[in-house]
Amino acid sequence: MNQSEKPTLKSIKNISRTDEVNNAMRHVFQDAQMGLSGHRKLVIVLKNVFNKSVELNQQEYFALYLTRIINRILSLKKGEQVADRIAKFCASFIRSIVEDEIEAKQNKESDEDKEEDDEDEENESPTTMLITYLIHHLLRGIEAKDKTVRYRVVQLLAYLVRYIGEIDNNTFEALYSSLNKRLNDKEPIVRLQAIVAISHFQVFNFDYTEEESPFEIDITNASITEKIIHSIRHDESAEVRRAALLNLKKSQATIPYLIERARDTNSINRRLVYSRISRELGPMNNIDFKNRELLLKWGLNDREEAVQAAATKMLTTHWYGSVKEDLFELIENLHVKDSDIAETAMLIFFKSREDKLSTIKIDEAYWKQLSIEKAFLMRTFYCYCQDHTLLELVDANFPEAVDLAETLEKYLELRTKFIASNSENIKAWESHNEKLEVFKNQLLQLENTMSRINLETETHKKHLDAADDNLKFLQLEEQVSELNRFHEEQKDNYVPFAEKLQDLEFIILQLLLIANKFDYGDDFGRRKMLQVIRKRLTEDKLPGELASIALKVLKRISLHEKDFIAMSTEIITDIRDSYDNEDEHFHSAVSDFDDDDDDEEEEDEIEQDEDEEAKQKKRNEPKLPPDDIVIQCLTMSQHVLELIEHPLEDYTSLTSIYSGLVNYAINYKEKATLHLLGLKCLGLFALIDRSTAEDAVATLYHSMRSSGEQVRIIGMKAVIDILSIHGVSIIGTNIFSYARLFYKSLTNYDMPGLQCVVAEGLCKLFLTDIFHASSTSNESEEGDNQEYESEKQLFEALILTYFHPLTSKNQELGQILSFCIPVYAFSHPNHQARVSSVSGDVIYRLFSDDEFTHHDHKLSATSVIPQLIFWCDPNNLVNLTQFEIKRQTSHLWQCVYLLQALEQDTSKVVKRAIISNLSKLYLTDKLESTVLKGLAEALEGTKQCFEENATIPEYQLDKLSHKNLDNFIEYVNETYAKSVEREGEEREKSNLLSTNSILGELENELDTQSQHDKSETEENVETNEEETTQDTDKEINEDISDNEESVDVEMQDADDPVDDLKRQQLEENLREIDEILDAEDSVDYSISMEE
Amino acid sequence: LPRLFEEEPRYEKQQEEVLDRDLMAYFDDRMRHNWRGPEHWKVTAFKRANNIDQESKPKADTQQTTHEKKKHDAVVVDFFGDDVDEDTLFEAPRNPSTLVKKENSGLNKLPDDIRYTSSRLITLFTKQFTISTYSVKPQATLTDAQFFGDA
DNA sequence: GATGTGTAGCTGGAGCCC
DNA sequence: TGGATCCAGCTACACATC
Repeated sequence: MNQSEKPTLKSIKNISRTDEVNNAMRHVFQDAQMGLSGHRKLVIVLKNVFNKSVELNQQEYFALYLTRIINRILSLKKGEQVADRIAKFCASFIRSIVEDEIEAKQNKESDEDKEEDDEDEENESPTTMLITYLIHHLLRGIEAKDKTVRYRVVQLLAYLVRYIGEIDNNTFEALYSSLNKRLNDKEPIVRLQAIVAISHFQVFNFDYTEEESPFEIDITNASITEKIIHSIRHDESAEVRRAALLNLKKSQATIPYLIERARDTNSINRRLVYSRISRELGPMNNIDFKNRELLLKWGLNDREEAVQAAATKMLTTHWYGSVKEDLFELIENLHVKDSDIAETAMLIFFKSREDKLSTIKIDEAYWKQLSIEKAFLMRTFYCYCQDHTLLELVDANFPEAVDLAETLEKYLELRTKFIASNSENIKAWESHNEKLEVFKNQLLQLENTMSRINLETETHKKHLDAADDNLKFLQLEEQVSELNRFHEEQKDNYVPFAEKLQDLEFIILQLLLIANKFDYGDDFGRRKMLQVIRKRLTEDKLPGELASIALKVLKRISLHEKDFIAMSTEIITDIRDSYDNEDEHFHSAVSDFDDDDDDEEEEDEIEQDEDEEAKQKKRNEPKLPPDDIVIQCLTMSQHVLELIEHPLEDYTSLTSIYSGLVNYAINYKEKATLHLLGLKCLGLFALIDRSTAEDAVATLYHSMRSSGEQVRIIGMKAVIDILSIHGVSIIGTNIFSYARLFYKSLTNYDMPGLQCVVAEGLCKLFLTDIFHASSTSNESEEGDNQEYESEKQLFEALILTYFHPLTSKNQELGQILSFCIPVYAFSHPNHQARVSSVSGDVIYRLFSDDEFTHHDHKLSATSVIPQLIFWCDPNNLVNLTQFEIKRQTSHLWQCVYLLQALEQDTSKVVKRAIISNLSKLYLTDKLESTVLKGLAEALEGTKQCFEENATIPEYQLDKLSHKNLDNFIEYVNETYAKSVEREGEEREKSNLLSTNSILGELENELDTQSQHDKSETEENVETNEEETTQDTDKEINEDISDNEESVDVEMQDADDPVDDLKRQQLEENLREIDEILDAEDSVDYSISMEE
Repeated sequence: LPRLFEEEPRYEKQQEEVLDRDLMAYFDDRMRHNWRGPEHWKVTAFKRANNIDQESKPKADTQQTTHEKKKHDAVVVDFFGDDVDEDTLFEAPRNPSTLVKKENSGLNKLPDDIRYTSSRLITLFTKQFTISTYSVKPQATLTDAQFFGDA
């Protein structure tokens, strides 16, 4: 046989020398690399060669040649088809000889039954010898320098480990520990193959509880699973985690880790959980409720449509199928009473299985005997039909209004009776609840005290010993465990009762939700419903959620808002009156508080007299109504106020009751529920009445300053809502104090919840132009400017908070700002201009101010700058035509501010990042040539600045940055030239011949104008009233952040509509650019340019 | 949607809604990604904003050449050639620790998603009530390109 | 000077759908 | 099978570190 002859089964028979074996093998592999289709035949050929070598007792040569052949593919990179085919071919070959051996053994065993047993058990078979040889060979390369070699080695091992049943323990141990090490390989492709290889060991049995382990290292099934679980969770490569996800054994023990991947950062992995893993896990009942709930919550809400679709399919096809398409069983498994996602799941089910809608039948028998599942199906089905105007289905399935009202009444009555017959349990619950209240009170007081201590420490720089309070916290912890014991202790009595009560209330809730969407075509039904709701709201002491929905129903069926208010007032009065007989004081107490109103109004100064407060409390003490009644009334009031849409006019009944209750509650700072409810109602009340609002903001301001996070959150929400409704004028001249409060709250990383509220709130105020609506206010010029400065600093603080290193610890805050900032920027050119105006300061401070730079995990300039640029990109603006977009100046102005940051003492990294991002600025030849010229000149100035400072390392640019800067300058120059040309053409076309003379006049005028007002975009032309000088700016420029004075390089937006002073505007702009850049050396930057 | 064809922006009086329905849907869609905060922000629709290297490349041509290249590049191993030197192939790195990745303690999980929406942005905190805008300015609407393009 | 790290822009592969 | 999409790896370069 020579090299050119391919081996045939016949020719193999004639092989007698090892070089012939070698030659035959080379031929086989030469062919095997070409494609998978010939592998079956080639395996047979190779097997024959192998058997021949065994026959010649030269099997070790066969093994040697095989390893030499394999060596040739070990350096072929991932994705190289040839290598993959050879690896697969090797696997097929090994599998084939292993199978042959097993078969031979079985035949032998059956023969042995007849004859005596042989002795060759001890001897290694040729197959095992080959596999062992191969493994040892490959293990030599498992720690090779070349990552491709390691990859191919582990890949081959991953194929081989499926057939290694017979190898000796030492070899296995070496293999196992080597593969284990590769789980931590630097290269993801190696780790991935290691996972695949190790996964095969899961099917082996390493149970050595009875006998001694033959291995010196720890090899158990548990340790193998543990390693895969470690990779599924901690490996940073998505593909490695994917391999672990797909290969981890599916069992009850591993389910939590599989489910956890439904939140993997990689969307393919998330999708796989729903499309493949969930199927492998079998019927939905194999997964416990908690994990099912997580799967649905994550999947149905996923940001990626593909993941959502896979989750929907899992629910509507796989899970639905696993309960034999029984909708009630599906709902039962959703545990609707305790589920947060069941409703969404149901609505998605209806939407994607519209074919099943017609099979839902709700008849009289159905809704007369409701279970929680039936009630839930009925309600969600009703809502779905209503929302999708499937009126035929509504008509076919749902009762008349009067029947609905009667059913509702029936269940409400059932609830009342059930409670009445379980008075012991109710008592137990009430006493538990009282303890809970006491606990809440202590917690709130402690929180407030701590906050006050912090405030005092900060303001007076005193160090106060907080040890006492820490002790109190410890005591509270003990109470928590005591409170938690309640459910344990009441396992037999209260818990079953509570569950049954919850079931009933859940059914009632569903009925109320239907009633809230119901079409009350017939007046008889409407009146019946009205009667039921009014009666039950008054008499039944409904829990919060039921009361809230019931009031919504009441509003829906009332004639108009006034009617609704009258009815709810009456209900609340009745609740109060029902206790009049028991406690005469209550009524008079409320009257008293009415009288106190005047005192209250006088008290809106910053310093509240503590003694006076205490005295007042004392005065009220003996007339105390039971707290639970006041709380019930207040809760109802809160829900009513939440539903009122129109400003309060002459609803005096409302005023007398609510202001009494509210003031009463607010004064009880030591009673948590009461106090917090009072504050909420105060805020809500202020929304419908301006004069209440004026007092309320002051009260809320004081409460916030002296309290902990709970109170501050409620107060902040209320204040921001009040500003949203009544405008900034509601806080009068006090804007600075409030701005300071907002700023302090926004930057208080010890109160993450409060940060979120204030960040969101400020975004609302900016978006709606409630902040920065200064041009329409009637304040004095100075007041205007202070307002303007405060708002500007707040705005900059918002942007800085988004980028702040600590914000990564407050996920919610990051998410809120991720949404709100771009929406703000893209919603109006003025907004975009505002963002561009703070860009320079933001960059400077983020990368030079110690406040931001001393943290770990801070953002790089290369990630911050593109975001700022993206926010200011005119292409992202809504509301504009293409032509208008091309004429937007936001990027041009941003460019000026970026150049400014470039020329400052920023680091080299920052400078490079700025330069490399200049190409992303959207500057077109539709911009006025004058501004483009200004920019071109500014760029020349920048270039010059770099030349002048060439000796300073920070200003020594690398080649690429030089090129980028030059390219950008060239681009701006070209754009300028095109713009000049375009304007020339336009002038020719235009018959407005007087343009030049107007310009001339304006130029003269410009010289006499004051030097510091700036304006933005063609739409906004500054008026003379808004002019301010630099000096005035500085005088009134107090800094809300306690930092040094802020730099005043700022464009000022004006909201006046377009007029024909465009030319003036442009001249202004041009001058601005010069000024800003000239000013760099002389202006005293607030953002302290520490040397 | 007649609004799309109006040339002039509409100037609204005080107390108008901040964002209309279409716009809310548009923003909710656009903000679908980039919800995780600054460290995970990525440019998406940036290409359109980049006006400098806007010369459209002859795509078909380059595609064909890469396609051909791919086909021609197919490696064939010569199993009859000289044997590979095993010492070179299996050469160990000078510093074995370079093969080991640094331990990662993170869980590679997305944070809880608060699913912020534009409707929340224009609603009061304490009750279901839409905030109105205070300024006199054109009400925000979609541009034609946004509507027909990525919207 | 060798080596490792970080960045930008490009490209090709993986997983999916039709 | 092809198309669209996303992601990760590759390359080139600058710079830090040993």
